[in-house]
This record gives sequence, structure tokens and C-alpha cells, in this order.
Amino acid sequence: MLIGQLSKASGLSRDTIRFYERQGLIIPGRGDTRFNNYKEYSNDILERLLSIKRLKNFGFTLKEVSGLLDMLDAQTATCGNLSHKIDEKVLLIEQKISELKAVRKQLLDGKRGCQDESGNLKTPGATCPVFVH
Amino acid sequence: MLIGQLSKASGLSRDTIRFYERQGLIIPGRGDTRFNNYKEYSNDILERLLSIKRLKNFGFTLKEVSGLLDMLDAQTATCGNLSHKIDEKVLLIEQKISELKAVRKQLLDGKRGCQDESGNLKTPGATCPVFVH
DNA sequence: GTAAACGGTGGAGTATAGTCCACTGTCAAG
DNA sequence: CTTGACAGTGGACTATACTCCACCGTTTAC
Repeated sequence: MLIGQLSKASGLSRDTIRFYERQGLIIPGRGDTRFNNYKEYSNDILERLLSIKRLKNFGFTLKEVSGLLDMLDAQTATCGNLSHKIDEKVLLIEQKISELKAVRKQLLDGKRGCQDESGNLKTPGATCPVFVH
Repeated sequence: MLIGQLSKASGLSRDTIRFYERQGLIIPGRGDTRFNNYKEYSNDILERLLSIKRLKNFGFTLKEVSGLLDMLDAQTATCGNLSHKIDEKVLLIEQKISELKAVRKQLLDGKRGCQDESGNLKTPGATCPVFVH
């Protein structure tokens, strides 16, 4: 298929697809019967783009995605090889979750400094304690 | 104090401080007794930098921090004015936490496709299901 | 008196992930 | 046969938050 079709099918813009191409994440075919310099994208490439989308949603960077796709190409993207990468990612995610929870607590604690026991603003005109270290 | 002192006291690099200066987040004094073109940083500026650090840790962007500092300058950085901004931030953080949890689930579900009931790798050589959409 | 350490400025570069633009060539419809 | 939609290329630009660089002047220590 041509890039317009691919764009619709994948949900990625042409520019994004071309960007991925420049990054070497996908490599389209060329030539075909036509002599018009248009690129031909196979169904495999569509699959590949969908994998990229999925992996990106998992928080993998394009660089990491690139490495994973390389494994796919080398047919080493196996459960055995990937499960620890998944574990790493999960750990990272859990760290982020903890950090976010800590930040939320700090924000709410700061805000609590604004409130009296019943949750009303104590002194609406006072400088908010979120500034204070 | 001069920038070196400020850097040590705040824990921010000179470059970062100068960057904040260019962004207008802090405005040092000039001149003083000396005619040497060195900038003089007051204790207030140190406090300000520490506030910036704190707010950044809360996930506010520099742009947002800038707005908050403007309120501080206008003495409108009050509990009354800020508490809803804090609420917004907290909401955002909670959204992020939910998203991260969803991703973690997806990753673990994908990995589960690699394992048998006792958690061992089913077929270590099979393409890992995290690629599959 | 000279060298190191510190101060100043303006500007470029980094990373990430696109997004947009100008300019050109090709294909299909009316 | 021309117009619009689509294809190609290279390069510039966006945002965020720095970080580094060259090049210069000043201060301090020996």
C-alpha cells in the first residue's frame, strides 16, 4: 500500500511514518511495477507500526522500541529474552507511581496548611505553604 | 552573594541559575559598591530558587512556576488563589498514576502470555506477546 | 606578576518525538 | 488539459529544561 493508506490503517500521520522511516524503524520497499518513485508499504510494515504504537504506549522510548524491533528482526524477541525487560519496565513504572504518590502527598500536605480542621480555608490571604521548603 | 555561593546554597548549577535568569524567574541586583559587573544575589533570591526547586518537584513546569512566582510577587499567591491549582495538579497526578497502573497491567498481562500456570516460561523461544496488538 | 578561580555574555547543542514547510513530481477525474 | 489529491525530498521549527562553549574581564593566592 502507499503511505496514505498506511497512515489511515495505522492511525499515524504521514509525517510520523516518515519520521520513523528516517529513524530506520521501518524500511519500505521501492520500485514495484511502477516507476514513479512511490514507496510500497507491506502489511508487515503496518503490523510493525502497530507494534511501535503499542510499545510506545508502554512507555518505551523510540530508541528502546528500535532495540526491541531489532530483536524481532533477529527472531530473538522471545519471551525468554524479553521478560526481564518487561520486569525492568514494570519496576520503573512502579517507581514512578511511588514518586507521584509522594508528590501528591506533599501537595496535599501543603494545601492542608491552608485549611482548618473542618477543611475550610484558614486564612485565604496568607501565602500558600506550597512555596515553603 | 555572588553566583558561586548561590549555586552551592541552592544546589543548582550556575548555568541553571543563569538560565532561570534569562527566563526572568529571578532578577539579580547589580552594581553595589563594586564596579566589576558582578551580579549580587540576595537571600530572597535564594529563597526564590528553593521555591522553584520545590515547585518543579511538584511537577509544575517552569512556565507554571513562573506564573506562581508572579502571584507571589503580586502577593496573590494565597491559599485561596492556589488551592484549586493544587487540586488540578493533584488530579493530573492521579490520572498519571491510573495510566501507569493500566500500563503495568498490560505489560504484566503480556508477560503472563509467556508463562504457564506456575509462572515458568511456557515457550521461551516464542515471540513475546507484548508485540501483539 | 602571573596563574587559577571566578565572574560576565551570547550563542550553540542535547534529548525526545514529532510537526510543518517549500518545492517538486505523479496520478486520476472531469 | 488542467486541477486537486497524493507522493517525494531536505531542512527548519516546536517544546522543555537545561548544558556547554568560546571568549572575555576580574579577583585572589602565591
